Amino acid sequence: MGSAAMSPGAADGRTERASRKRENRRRAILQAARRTFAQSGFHRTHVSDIIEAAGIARGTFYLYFESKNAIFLELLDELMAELKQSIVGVDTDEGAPPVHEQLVGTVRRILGTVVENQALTRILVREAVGLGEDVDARLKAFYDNLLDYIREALENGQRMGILRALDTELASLCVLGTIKQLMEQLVMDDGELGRDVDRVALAVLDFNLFGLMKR
Amino acid sequence: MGSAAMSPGAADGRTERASRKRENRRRAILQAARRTFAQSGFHRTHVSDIIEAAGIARGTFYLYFESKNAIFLELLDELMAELKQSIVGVDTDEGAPPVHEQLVGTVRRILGTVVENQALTRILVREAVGLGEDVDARLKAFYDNLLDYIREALENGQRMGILRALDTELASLCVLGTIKQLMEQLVMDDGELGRDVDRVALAVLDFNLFGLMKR
Amino acid sequence: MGSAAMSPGAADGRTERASRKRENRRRAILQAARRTFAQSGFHRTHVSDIIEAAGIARGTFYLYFESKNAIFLELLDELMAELKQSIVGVDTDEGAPPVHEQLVGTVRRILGTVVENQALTRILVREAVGLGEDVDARLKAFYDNLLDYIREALENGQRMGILRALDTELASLCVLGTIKQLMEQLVMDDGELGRDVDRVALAVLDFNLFGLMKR
Amino acid sequence: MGSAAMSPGAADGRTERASRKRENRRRAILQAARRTFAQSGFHRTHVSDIIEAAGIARGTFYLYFESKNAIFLELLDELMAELKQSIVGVDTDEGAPPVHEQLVGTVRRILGTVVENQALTRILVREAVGLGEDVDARLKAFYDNLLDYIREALENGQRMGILRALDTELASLCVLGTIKQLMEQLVMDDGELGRDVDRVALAVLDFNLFGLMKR
DNA sequence: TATGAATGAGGGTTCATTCAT
DNA sequence: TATGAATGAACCCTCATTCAT
Repeated sequence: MGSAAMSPGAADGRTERASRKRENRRRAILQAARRTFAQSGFHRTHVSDIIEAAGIARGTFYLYFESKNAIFLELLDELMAELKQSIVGVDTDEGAPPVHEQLVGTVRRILGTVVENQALTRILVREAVGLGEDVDARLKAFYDNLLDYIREALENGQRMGILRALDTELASLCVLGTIKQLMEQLVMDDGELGRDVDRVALAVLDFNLFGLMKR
Repeated sequence: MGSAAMSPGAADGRTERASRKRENRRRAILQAARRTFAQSGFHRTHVSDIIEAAGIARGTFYLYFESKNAIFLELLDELMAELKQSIVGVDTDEGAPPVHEQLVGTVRRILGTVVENQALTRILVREAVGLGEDVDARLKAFYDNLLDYIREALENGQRMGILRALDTELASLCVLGTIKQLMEQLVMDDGELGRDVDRVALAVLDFNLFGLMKR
Repeated sequence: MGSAAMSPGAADGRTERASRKRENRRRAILQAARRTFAQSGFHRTHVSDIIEAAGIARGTFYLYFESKNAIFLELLDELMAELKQSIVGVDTDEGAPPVHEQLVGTVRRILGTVVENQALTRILVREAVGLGEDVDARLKAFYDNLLDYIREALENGQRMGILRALDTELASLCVLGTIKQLMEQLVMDDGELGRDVDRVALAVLDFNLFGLMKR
Repeated sequence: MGSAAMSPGAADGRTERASRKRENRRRAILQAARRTFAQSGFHRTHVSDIIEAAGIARGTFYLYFESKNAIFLELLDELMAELKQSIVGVDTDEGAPPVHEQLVGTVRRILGTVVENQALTRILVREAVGLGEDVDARLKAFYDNLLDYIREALENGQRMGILRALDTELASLCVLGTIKQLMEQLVMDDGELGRDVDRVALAVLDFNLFGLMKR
C-alpha cells in the first residue's frame, strides 16, 4: 500500500485515480446543472445550457446521466436527503436536553440546510411539480415524511400533557405550512432573511407554540 | 329587434349583438381552457387540447387570446381576483361584528373559493411557477397582497392590545403559510377535506391565534 | 345540385376543394419521398431530404404522415397492392384463354408494374429489409402471397396432368426466385432490359416450364 | 524462446509472437462481430455491442478495424470467398465425372456453405444492401461472378449440344434466381429446410434442367 | 370572424469515432 | 498495444404561432 507498490498496485492506482476523476466530473456536471436549474427553472433549462455551463460536450452529459429528468431527480434527491438528515426525532429521555431546545434545533437545521442550498431549494419549492410522476411521487414522499415527523411530535406533546388537544392532522399541516413558507422566503428573498436563520427558527417555533394572541 | 332592424341605425344593435356573441365565445374558450389546464397542468396542456375542448379552430383561438401563456394568465387572474374579493378588511367600528368572527369569515371565504375552483387552484398552487416572468410577477403580487392584508390585521391587533408583540413580518409569513398549506391540501386531496371548509377555517384560525401549547 | 346552388353548396364546394388540395399535397409528398427513397435508400434518406424535395416545411410533413417509417410503409403498400393486382388466378373454364397465355399475361403484368415503378421496386427488392417488424411482416406477407399463387397454379397444373410431379414447395420457390431476380434486374439495370418486358416475360415462362435441357 | 531471448536477435521471435497474438485477437473480434451482426442485423448492431461481445475496449476495436463498415465488409468478403470456393468450373475432360454430377456438387457445396454460415448469409441476403457504395460494389461483383460462372456453364452446355438455345443472359439470371431464393429460404426458415441440403440441391438442379412441364 | 394548413425553431437523445493516458 | 472518457454531428419529432383563404 506504500509508495513502493509500483507494479501490481499501479493498476489499482490508475483505476482509483480514474474513478476519482470520474466522480469529480460527475460532481462538476451536477454542480453546473444545479446552478442552471436554479437560475432558469426546470423547463427553461435545456441540456445545452447544462453542458455549456459544465464545459463539456453533448455526448459527455449522457455518459454521466441518463437524461435531463434523471439529473434533476438526482439533485432533488440529494437535497431531500440532506433535509431529512436535519430532522432528528425528539428525545424524551431524562438526561436529554429540553424538548423545546430540541425542536428549535431541528427547525434551525432545516432552515440552515435550506439556506446552504438556496438555489436548489428554490427549485424544490417552486418548480419541482408537474414534471412527471416520478418527481411528483418523490416530492410527495418527502413532504409526507416531514408531516409524519411533525404529527408524531405533536402527539408526543399531547401525551405529555404539554400541548393542547388539537386535531393533529390539521395542526401538523399548519406547522408544515409555516416551515415551508419560511423556507420559500429564505430562498426567494435574495438572502436577506438568510442572514439570521437562528432568529427565524426561534420565531417559527414561538409562533407555532404560542400563537398570536396575548394570554 | 325585429327583422326591420336593417337600416344604419341598427348598427348599434348589430354591434352589440356581435359583441355579446364575442364575449360568449371568449368565455366558452376560457372555460374549456380551465378544464383542460386543470386536468393536465400547464405544460401538458397544448393549444390543440384547448381548441378541441372548445370546439373551435386553431386560428380562432388566437383571435381571442394572444397566446397560450396569455389565456393561462387570465384564468389565474380571474381566480386571484375572486380570492381577493374573499378578503375583507377587518372592521373595528363599534357596531361591527367581533373581530374573531370577521377573521373566521375571511378565512372561510378564501377556503370556500378555493374549493369551488379546485381544479384551477391546484394549478395556482402547483404549476403556476416558472412559466415566465409575467406569471411569476402576478403570483408574487397576489401573495404580497395577501401578506399585506395579514400584516395589517396583525398590526391592528397589536395596536388594539389583543395580539402579542411578535415580529409582524415573520408572523404574517407564518399565517400565510398555514393558509397556503391548507389551500393545497383542500385541493390535492381529492376533496376529502373539502367537505367541511368550516371546520378547517376554524381550526386554522384557532391554530394561528392560540398556538399548540396548553396555557 | 346544379350550378345555381350558391349558398349552402358553397361550403361543400370549399370543403371539397380543400380536401382535393390536401390530397394533392399528400400525393406530392409521397412522390417526393418515392424519389428520395429510391435514390438514396431508406437509411440514407432523412426527413430533411424528403421535405426539401417536396418543398415543404418540416412540420408540414408530420401533418400528412406520422413518421418517416409510416410514409415508407405507405409507399411500399402502394406498390405491393399494385403488384398484387397484376396477379390474376388462372381460369381453367372451357371458354377461357389458354393457360399458357394467362400465365404469360400475369408475368408480363408483374414485370410491367415493376418497370413502371422502377424506383420504388428497387427499394422493395433491395432495401426494405431489417427496417422494423412492421415492414418485415408486410414484406413477408406479400411474398408469401405470391408464393401461394404460384403453388396453387402448380398444383392445378399437376392435377390437370400438365406439370410434372415435383415437390411444389421447392418448385414454387424456384419460380418465385426467377421472377424476383428478373424484377431486380429490370430495376437495377438502368432500364436496359426494361425496354422489352414482353420478351423477358416470355423467356421466364419458357425457362420455368421447359428448363434448360434439350429434350 | 526461453527467457534468454532478450538480445536483438530475439526480435523476430517477439515480433512473431506479437503478430500471432494480434492475429488471434483480430479473429476473436471478427467472430464476435459475426455473432452480433447475425443476431441483430447491421443497423441494429452498434460498435458497443461488438466490443462487449468481444470483451475489448472501445478504442481497441479501432486498432484492428477501420470502422464498423469495414469489419462488416470483411465478414462479407470472407463469406463470399468461401462461397466462391464452392464453385468449381465444370470439367469436360474425358475422365471427368458426369457433368450433371459436377453441377449437383457445386450447388450442394454452395448451399452447404450457406447453411454452415447461416447467420451471416442471412445478412448477406437481407441486409447487406444500401450500406454504402463499397458494400454494394462488393456484393454486385460477387453476384456478377456467380452469374458469369452460370452463363459459362450454360454456353458450354449449348456448345456440347446438351442445352437448349436459350438466351443465356436471361437464363442464367433465372438460374441465379432459383439459387438465391433457396439460399434465402435455407437461411430464414430457422433451418427447417437446412436439414437436407442434398435434397434441395437435387431439386434445384432438376428444376433448372427440366422445368415444370411433363414431357 | 373563422378556418386549418403551414411554418420552423428548437428539443432531447444516439452513436461512430477520436485521443489523452 | 490497450483503454474508455470525450466528442459533436445528426436525427427524428413537437407544438406554439402565423397567414392565406
